[in-house]
Amino acid sequence: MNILSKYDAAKVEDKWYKYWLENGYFHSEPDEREPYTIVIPPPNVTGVLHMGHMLNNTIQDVLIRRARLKGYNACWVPGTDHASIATEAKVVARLKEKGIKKSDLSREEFLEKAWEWTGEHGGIILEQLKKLGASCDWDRTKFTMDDDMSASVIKVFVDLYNKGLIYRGYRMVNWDPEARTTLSDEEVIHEERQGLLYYLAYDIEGEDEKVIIATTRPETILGDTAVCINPHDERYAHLKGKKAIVPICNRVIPIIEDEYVDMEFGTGCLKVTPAHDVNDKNLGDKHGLEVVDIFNEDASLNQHGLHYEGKDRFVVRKEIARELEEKGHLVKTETHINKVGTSERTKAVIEPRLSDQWFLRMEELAKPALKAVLEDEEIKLFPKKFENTYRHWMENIRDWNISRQLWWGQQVPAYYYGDGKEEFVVAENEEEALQLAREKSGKASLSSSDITRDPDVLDTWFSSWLWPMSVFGGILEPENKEIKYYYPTNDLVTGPDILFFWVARMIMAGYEYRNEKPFTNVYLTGLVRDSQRRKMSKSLGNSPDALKLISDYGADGVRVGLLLSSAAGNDLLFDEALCQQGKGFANKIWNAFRLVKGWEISDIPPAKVSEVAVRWYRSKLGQTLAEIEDHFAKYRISDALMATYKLIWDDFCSWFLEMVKPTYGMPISKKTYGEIIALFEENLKILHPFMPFLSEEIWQHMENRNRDEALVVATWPEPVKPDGSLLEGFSLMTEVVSGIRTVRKDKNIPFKDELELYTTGDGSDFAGDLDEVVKKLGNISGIHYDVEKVEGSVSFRVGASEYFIPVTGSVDVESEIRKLQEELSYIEGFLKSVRGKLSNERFVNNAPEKVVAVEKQKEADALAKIATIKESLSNLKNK
RNA sequence: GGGUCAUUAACUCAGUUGGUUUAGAGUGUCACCUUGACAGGGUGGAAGUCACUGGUUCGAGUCCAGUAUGACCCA
Repeated sequence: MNILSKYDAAKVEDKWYKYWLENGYFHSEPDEREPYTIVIPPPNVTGVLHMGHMLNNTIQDVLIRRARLKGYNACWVPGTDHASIATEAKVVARLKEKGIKKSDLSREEFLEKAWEWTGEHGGIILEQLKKLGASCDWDRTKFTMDDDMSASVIKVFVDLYNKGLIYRGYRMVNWDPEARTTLSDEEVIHEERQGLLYYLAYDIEGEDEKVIIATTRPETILGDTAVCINPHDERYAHLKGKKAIVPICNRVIPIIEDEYVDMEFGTGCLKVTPAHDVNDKNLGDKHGLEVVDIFNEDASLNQHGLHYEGKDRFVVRKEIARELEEKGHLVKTETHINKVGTSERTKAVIEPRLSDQWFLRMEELAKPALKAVLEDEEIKLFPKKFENTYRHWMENIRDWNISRQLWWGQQVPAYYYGDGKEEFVVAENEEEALQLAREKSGKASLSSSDITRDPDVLDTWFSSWLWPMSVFGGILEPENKEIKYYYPTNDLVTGPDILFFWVARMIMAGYEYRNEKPFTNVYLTGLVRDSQRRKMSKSLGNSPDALKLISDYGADGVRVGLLLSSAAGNDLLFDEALCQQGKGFANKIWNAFRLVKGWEISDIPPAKVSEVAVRWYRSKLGQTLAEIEDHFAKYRISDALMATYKLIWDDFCSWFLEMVKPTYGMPISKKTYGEIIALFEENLKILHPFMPFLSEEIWQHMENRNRDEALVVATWPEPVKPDGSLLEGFSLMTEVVSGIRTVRKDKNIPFKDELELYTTGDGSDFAGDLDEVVKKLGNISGIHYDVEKVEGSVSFRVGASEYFIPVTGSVDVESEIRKLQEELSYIEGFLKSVRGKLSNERFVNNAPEKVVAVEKQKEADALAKIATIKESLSNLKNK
């Protein structure tokens, strides 16, 4: 067989993915095995794969593939969400290009366009996940706007309304003037912006005096309905009970007093605009102020804006500042940095706005969710540090604004039969609504034309908070066998940025609807940043093209690259060099396979070296497997990968294969060969979750396998109890081999020249046949034990023994002495620190016996070592 | 403004209830190697006042307090 010396990922990846799909390895049905379930955090249906998705889904795939190998009934449910605002914004933009305004279309026509868009772009991201190797059960793919998913949402809305948890309220909400919808608090991003602080003079009614207020938003003065001072502020005491006059519109407004006013900020005198600021709204409610809303829904000014009517708020800010200056009301301006709320989706500056919205009461829902994470630990967050953030949010939770002034999404199932505030009903469909409306209104004559459905849709998160249940039909049919089998799911992998948006709400929904947690472990990944620590974003253009990375480094290479430095919850500084490392690793393993595959097999007895090598590697594998198990249990995925990396590269390739490698041109024992292949197979199983394609490719090359024997459905290695003394002896042995290599290097002795090795040891440091390994890897012709010293040799120490290698020609006495002296001073320093402890009475009296014993042992070892070094030194100096 | 978390080698990070050689890994770096699986390789080296200042302790990278810097969350 001719195997290429370079591993070509592109050639094999599509082939194996297709094979896995054809054989349905990823599909899961309930059976008698224990389930292991993950639901994907649904990406935006029209989105494309970015680095965050790659990281996130690689981790999920690692977990699910490992579970599959461990014999669980592994089920990873994929899907997408409808991303209400983002998708609607894209559809609106696309219509605009064609010269069509949203308002020109009926709701039905618009939705048709939105579905068209979804059809064109939907699922692209899922295809990209396949390139990454994601082993999702594609037969279960879900979309939050699927009929059954929407029905679940509506059912839950009606249920929560009937329980009194959903209510309609006239509140200050975050208004996105670009998308013309409200946003939840979590969708508002606060950014620091440089702005101006305007100092404005308001006349006092009936006085010559003026009062100066400071504001960042001069355009809102037209909505002012009071001026507020702090009752303890003596500077303004004389203004109490008087009235001020708003410039330009000349509205006469009261001067009120409230301790809310910060005397230090600005002039200590505040203008109050209840329609456009949440704090001002509170003040307004408290003091019974008038509310004057000056904005249209696109944040242009309405009739209260007088001659500014129809102009945008930011245009008006400039123009009104000029007018105020001309009229002598602008005292001065100062530069000022303030936090501005912006829309996560459209980036537009948020306008606080009063309107009728639907809200979900959170207080009761939050209680079991708080308890599950912080008290009962039924749900664990990895890393744990996020529990503080979780607690803070859950304890200060506010009602959730769930309505959006959009069309793309589930329409609020509320029906109005009159203009009164309470003249509506909530029902799953129109017939029921009509029935309820007749009852509630007492008008039996009401017909379907008398009721109107609320035009708003529900927040996308109001769909996705049900995700772990609704994907299994758990809302519509709570007793179906799928939900009973797969729920609660095992792990959830997501970013900390949606801990509240999504994770916390899923927990609430889980307890509300199943009285059970939705998942046990939540793994929070870090954000992917570039090497300068900037977030990856489209606008910066610093996000690499995911598919190009896969084609450059192979999916396996990219997976390894992403995982190598992504400890849970720590941001990942993405560097393509890491993918290169992954690709290099793939190539290394590939070549290890080429080596083994190239050997001629013969029915000869195994070499002694090979026998000890096999015994050692079995132990090493057992030891490393336990470490890997521990890392996975703690969700330390990158550590688990690094342990695997070192096992294969260092232990398997650098040590094991070098030990068993037959002399050039010679055959290998059939028995040994079989053992090597078996161990190689164990490596591949451990490797498979991280590098599924490469591992399957080699696995299938090893022998002809039938469908049931694919690596993807193989069995995870049995834990082997490691032989501790063998591992310990081996580790001493490697130091000896290293010592020999160093001597060769220092003395320029080529590897092909055989050397003799002498030692003061008696050969008990590494028992068994490890001395055979020293001979092979050091090219040593013979080892001589129990010698005292050897003239004309170079020496090194391992443990308590000294080793000598006679060298022809002159030994550089000076440099030998220098080296020994360096070694000596290190050990003497060490001894000093140990003795420092031992001579401290309080240490000896207070420290545990065990610790003291260890220190005494250290002292003894150091003393023995010092003695041998000193002896060597005196030998050298006597020359 | 309030809160949370971080700060260990040039870079990215471990360091698991305070004691296991005067701190480890990967990458990078330096020197050498035209080796028969792999130069995407091999061998060997150098590199750290564990942010700073105090404190607790027989003993602190690890615990406590403060300072500085940074990140994130909330208002």
